Amino acid sequence: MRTEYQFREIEKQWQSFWEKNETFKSQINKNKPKYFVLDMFPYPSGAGLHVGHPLGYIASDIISRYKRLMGFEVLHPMGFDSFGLPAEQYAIQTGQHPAVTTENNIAKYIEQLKNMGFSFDWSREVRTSDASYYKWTQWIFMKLFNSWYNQETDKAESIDTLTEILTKKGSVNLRAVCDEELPRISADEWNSYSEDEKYKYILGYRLAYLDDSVVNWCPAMGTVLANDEVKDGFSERGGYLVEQKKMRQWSMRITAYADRLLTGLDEVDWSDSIKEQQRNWIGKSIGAEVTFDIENVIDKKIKVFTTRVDTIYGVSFMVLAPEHEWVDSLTTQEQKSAVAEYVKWTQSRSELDRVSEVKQISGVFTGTYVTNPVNDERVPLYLADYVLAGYGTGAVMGVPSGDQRDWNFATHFDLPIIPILDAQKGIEKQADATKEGLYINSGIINGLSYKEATNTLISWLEQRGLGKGKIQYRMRNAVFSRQRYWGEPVPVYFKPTSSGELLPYLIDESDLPLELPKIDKYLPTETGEPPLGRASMEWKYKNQYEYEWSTMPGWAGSSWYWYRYMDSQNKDEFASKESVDYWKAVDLYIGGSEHATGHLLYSRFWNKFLKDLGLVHEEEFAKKLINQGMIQGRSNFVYRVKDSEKVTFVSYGLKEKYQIAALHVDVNIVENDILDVDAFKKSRNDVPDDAEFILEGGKYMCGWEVEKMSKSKYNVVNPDDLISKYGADTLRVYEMFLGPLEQFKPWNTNSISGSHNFLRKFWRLFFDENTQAGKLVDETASADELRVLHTAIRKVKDDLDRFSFNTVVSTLMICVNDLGQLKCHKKSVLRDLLILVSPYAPHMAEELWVALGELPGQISYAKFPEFNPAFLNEESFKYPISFNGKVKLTLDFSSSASSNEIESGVLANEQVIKILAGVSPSKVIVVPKRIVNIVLGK
RNA sequence: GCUUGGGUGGUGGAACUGGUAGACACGCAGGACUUAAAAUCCUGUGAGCCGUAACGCUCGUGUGGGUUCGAUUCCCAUCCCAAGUACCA
Repeated sequence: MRTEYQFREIEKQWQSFWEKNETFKSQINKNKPKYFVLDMFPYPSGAGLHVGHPLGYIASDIISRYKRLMGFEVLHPMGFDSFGLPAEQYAIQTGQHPAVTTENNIAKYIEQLKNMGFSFDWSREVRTSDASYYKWTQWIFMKLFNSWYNQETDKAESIDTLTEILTKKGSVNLRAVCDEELPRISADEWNSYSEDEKYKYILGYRLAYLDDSVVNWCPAMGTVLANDEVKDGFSERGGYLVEQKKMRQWSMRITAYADRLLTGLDEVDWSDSIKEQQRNWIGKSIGAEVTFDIENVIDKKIKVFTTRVDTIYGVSFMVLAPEHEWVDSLTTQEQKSAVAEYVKWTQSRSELDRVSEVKQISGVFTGTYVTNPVNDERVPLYLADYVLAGYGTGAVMGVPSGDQRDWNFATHFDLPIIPILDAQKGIEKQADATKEGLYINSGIINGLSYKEATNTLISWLEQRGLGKGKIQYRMRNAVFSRQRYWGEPVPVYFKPTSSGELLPYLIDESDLPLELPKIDKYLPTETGEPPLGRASMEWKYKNQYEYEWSTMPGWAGSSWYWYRYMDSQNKDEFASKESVDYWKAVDLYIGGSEHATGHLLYSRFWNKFLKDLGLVHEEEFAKKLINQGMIQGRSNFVYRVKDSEKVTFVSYGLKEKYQIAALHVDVNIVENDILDVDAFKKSRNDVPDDAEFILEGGKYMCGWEVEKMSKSKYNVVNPDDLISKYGADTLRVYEMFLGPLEQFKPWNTNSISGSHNFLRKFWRLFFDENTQAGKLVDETASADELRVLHTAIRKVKDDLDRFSFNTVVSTLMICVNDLGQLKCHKKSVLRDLLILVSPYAPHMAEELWVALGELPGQISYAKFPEFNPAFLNEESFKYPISFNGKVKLTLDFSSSASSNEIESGVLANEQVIKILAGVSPSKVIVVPKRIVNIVLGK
């Protein structure tokens, strides 16, 4: 047993103890309630972990350990989201197989994670790039391919139920989510179809489907990207230009779940900001679709979507997106050249121009008129790039009096601005989007209010087949193909129909997993096909059919991984029924907020799908989500004096007197903003030995600034360095002590000594630091000691229950300080306190646990001490006595004293009488166990 | 522009349903121990004022109002910072 706090040996020893004894292995235990604590698993990058990464893991580990102490069977696993771009790019450069890079990086991650003393059940580790894992990702894909969304039952169903319906009733009245251009057919038509025709028709209903869609194509990376991977027209990773391109791609019909994804947000305990981001992403708009006739055109009608159908009498123009497919056919002869020029101009503008350009009004008249269905007014048809082809119908009705963009457009092109509500004001200066007042100039809705008008119009339009109420979503179906190598192969092959058309078929389930083939290079083929095309000579299904060459996107493997943790070794199922029945879903999920509209949305989608299939229990996969705030870098600077003969640096506080240039300096040679001058000289070639340093108070003080943590700013702090200097326990305590978990904060190593001192102080309650003698005694605890202990027990429990990790540390510090004051070395007190400390400093806790004479390793499953209010000594309360809200003194009163007793007691007090100086108070307010306020005057 | 957070000492932060603002920690200053240093321990530390001192007074949670016996907390307005998002009809 150690009597000195040699943290490195202690930590190493217990880490291997835990590993050897599988201390944190969890299993289905029906005698205990379960608790599933999940971290967002990392992508194992080559750079390893920096000090910001473990923040969330520390928090989740503390909760895991706390829940074990509370008697829960805790599932706390870790794994790796190991398919991804960096490994592939490295492969392109070096030829090394991404699997090798990935393997190496994972090994490094595991070592770093184990070094932190996390209580992961490593036997459940998953890696999305392992065939044994992605077999089930592919399996879920197959389920999606074999399912359609029945809006009648509001869930996904097997394709079999669809064929049954088609055979009996056709699709005329079918309420299903499907391709928009898919024709409605009768049962007779369906039954007259050939097998190939039937198969092809059904492709339009599958939840995983092939489609020619406009996608975000990134030429630099040679792949398509999902909407959430594109930011302002550039790829999120790499920052390459992204363009719109029509391509045949796999997609996921996530829009089928739009409404459930929206309503489900109400039942999860996630931050408002994440929920709001998802709501905006889904972008539900309730409105109406209205059909406009086109003058002199019979075979086409223009549909618009509007959220303000009530403003339809104010329409003075109509606008089509320049990319709209009818642009050519709807342009008159006279306008042909003007329109062509405008379309060309909009196309020529790169995404960059579109984004950076100040909003300016542009557009062109097509020469064509449409007819407003409510009043048969002739309305000119324009093109303008403020209308987006990808949203709604790609056409908009222009109501200048009620919409600012329409107003701008109308003013620019000198189109009429028709007032429609008597409450609209100043519409000659700007649009007024009010819904107040009564309608004017508005035919059948004149004199009605907003609500009445909307309903009246929609039913009027519906009766005449001119429109209908409609709900529009901003969210698009999710493109699921990536033209990359390092991802899950799509378990699909292509077989020609009798007419020679290639249709996609699933491979046989028994052929799963469909493993990644070996290829010579990780680049697209010479003909521009995805890298997997390089394997096409020998890589064929049943030696004859071409496989799908694109792979799945990064989010595929991460959209269901929490289920695999439940039963990670299972070869026959994605997870056994028994394990899903027991663990059900995630109780606490901790991770960054950057996944708000990516991973977190897709995961909810897949989870709902799996629930529809009856494979899982919960509609939402994570009840509680905490987003840990990003840890920013804190850079240090030195100030070089310009134009000095010798190389000279001036300390921060004196820099104003000189012409200086600020230079980043490695934060690892700076402590409390004091520069280690010798280390600085050594670390830089451009600083000669005789360089001069102008000091203040004998020290060189550095300046500082908050920036992103990055190598180029010399502000990266490696957890391994801190662990070797202070120990993992100190680092864990310190990261939690830094502030609220969810807050963004700069990393600052300055005050880590405080956390280290706290642990050492705690250690000294057990051992004398100088003599190494044990201090523990068996005496019974005093009332004071019990009061101190139980104050801490209550606060630690309360704070952990509301995930207030930083205040727990303060509480523990106060408790240790107080027990130190009381010179308490009593085993019974320290044993309870040790359990409170153990989630934060598990290694030290194990070591001291043994010192108490307990069994090694048992503290992880000890019982969290029970709070006993009797020890809190609440017979009396110190009342602050305030005068008009200003506290002047405190007085002790018995806890059982009534308000009246307290009031008379206060007024009889000498000091109070003195302060009152003869003035009688107008009122005395006594708040039991809080405060007394004496009101003067008024 | 919109959405969601946030603004408290020299610094990180605390104050849970309105009830002693600044817990805890860093830093700083002073002291004890020591030949010395480290370590440890003790004291002080929001700003200003009065005074020899004890004591006491005033101001103070971005800013300006309001509600209240009482506001960091609730309401209105306004400024600033961060994140997300946008010609979404």
